[in-house]
Amino acid sequence: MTDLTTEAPRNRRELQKEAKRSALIDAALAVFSRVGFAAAKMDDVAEEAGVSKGTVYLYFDSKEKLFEGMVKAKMSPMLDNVFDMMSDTSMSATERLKQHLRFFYKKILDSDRRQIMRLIMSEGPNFPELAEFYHANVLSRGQAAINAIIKQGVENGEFRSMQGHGLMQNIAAGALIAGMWKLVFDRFQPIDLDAYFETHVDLILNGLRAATPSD
Amino acid sequence: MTDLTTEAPRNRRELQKEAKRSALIDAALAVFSRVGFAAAKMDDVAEEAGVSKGTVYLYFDSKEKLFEGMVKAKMSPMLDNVFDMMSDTSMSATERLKQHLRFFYKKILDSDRRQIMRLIMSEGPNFPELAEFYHANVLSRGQAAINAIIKQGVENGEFRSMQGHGLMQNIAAGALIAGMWKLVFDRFQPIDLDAYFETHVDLILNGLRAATPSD
DNA sequence: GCGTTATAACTGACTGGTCAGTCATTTCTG
DNA sequence: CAGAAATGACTGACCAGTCAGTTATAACGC
Repeated sequence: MTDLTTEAPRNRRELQKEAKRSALIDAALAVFSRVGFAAAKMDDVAEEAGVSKGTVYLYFDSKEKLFEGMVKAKMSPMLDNVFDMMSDTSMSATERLKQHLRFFYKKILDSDRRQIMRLIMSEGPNFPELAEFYHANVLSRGQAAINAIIKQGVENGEFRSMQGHGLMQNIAAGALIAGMWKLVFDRFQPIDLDAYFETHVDLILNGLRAATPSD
Repeated sequence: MTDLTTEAPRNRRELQKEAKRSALIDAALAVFSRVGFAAAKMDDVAEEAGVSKGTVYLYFDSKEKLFEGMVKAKMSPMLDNVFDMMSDTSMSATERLKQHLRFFYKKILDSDRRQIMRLIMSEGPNFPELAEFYHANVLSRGQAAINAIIKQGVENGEFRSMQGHGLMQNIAAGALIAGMWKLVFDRFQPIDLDAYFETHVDLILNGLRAATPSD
């Protein structure tokens, strides 16, 4: 029962190392979310993770690398899920789109992952490599998924045909803005994500729907 | 013709002072846009404005005050315009909404003002006073304007009745995301604001439209 | 098991560079 | 020439990144 599997960490050391890396990533997200990249102090990240500053540099070469590593680590678990949902064509396009959006609200907006969204917007221009990663791995995939659903919907007759430039952005926009709002303006005018979600889906689906006199 | 009017600057000194203040504000916008608040250097703002650092402090007490002053100065000219457009009820609600959105695309998204939008999102949580100002002066007004249009449209029979929570955010979302996209992802996947605008308006108006069998 | 040694992981004081804000001096302008 | 405006060298605080020294864990010999 020793090293039949090469993937999993084997001894106490490796376990602790993995735990510490994950603690550092959580701490980094917390600190970067709180003050942004430039104002974040490595000392604070270290303290939040319960280690000394030197240790942070054993896991990440620099502040930039920590930031990039954190974003990638926090996003990776999402990526597979999206793929799974793309292929199921047994549902109606309407239902699929709704499910996609619901997934987005639950998994991203209603968790600390929405902070990452904001960080990408804030720091993206200064981290081209990260913006590209995000575009290639998150946005392109979302785009592909939504396009596939739209295509099915148009063929079905559920949706009218729109060859619109930026259709995906327009469909997802409401969700992104909800996340932003929660982070920036919620204290002045709170929004209820569930109710907001209903409005969003209602508006978008009606906007896409083919004219049906009987409805 | 000396001091009949108290508003306008009178002599060379006052004119220069005003010009310098405005140059500083432009410089501040440029530098903050480029690197964000924390990483911006007062020396760079001074250089960009063609003055020495000491001069910056003759006009603004601190970096924070410069930032806040810049945002307010850049936003103020917008605010009156919005009010003007609210009251004209001679057009159809559809037309009014379209015009409102067009105004937004032209005046905000397609100018350096979209940088301010991004700065509010990035720095808002660290500048509560500014977020509140923006909410009270920009968002609340936009919300009032859109609600008024929706109301007219529903009474007209142009729009179906939606009592949706977050309707305004959902209607404006597409435009905000377009601005963000241009700033962050345009180099990887450019968007054409005009074509995007068409999609946005099409989707939203159709989403709001009351069911009309004859259309 | 138990002591010994090797090595991996961790620490935190320190360094070098950076930058917001100041102020004594100089340069404009009425 | 008086006083307002502008300058830029300077200061003190701050912080990313380093590294000599310490501690924890594994490996080995018995």
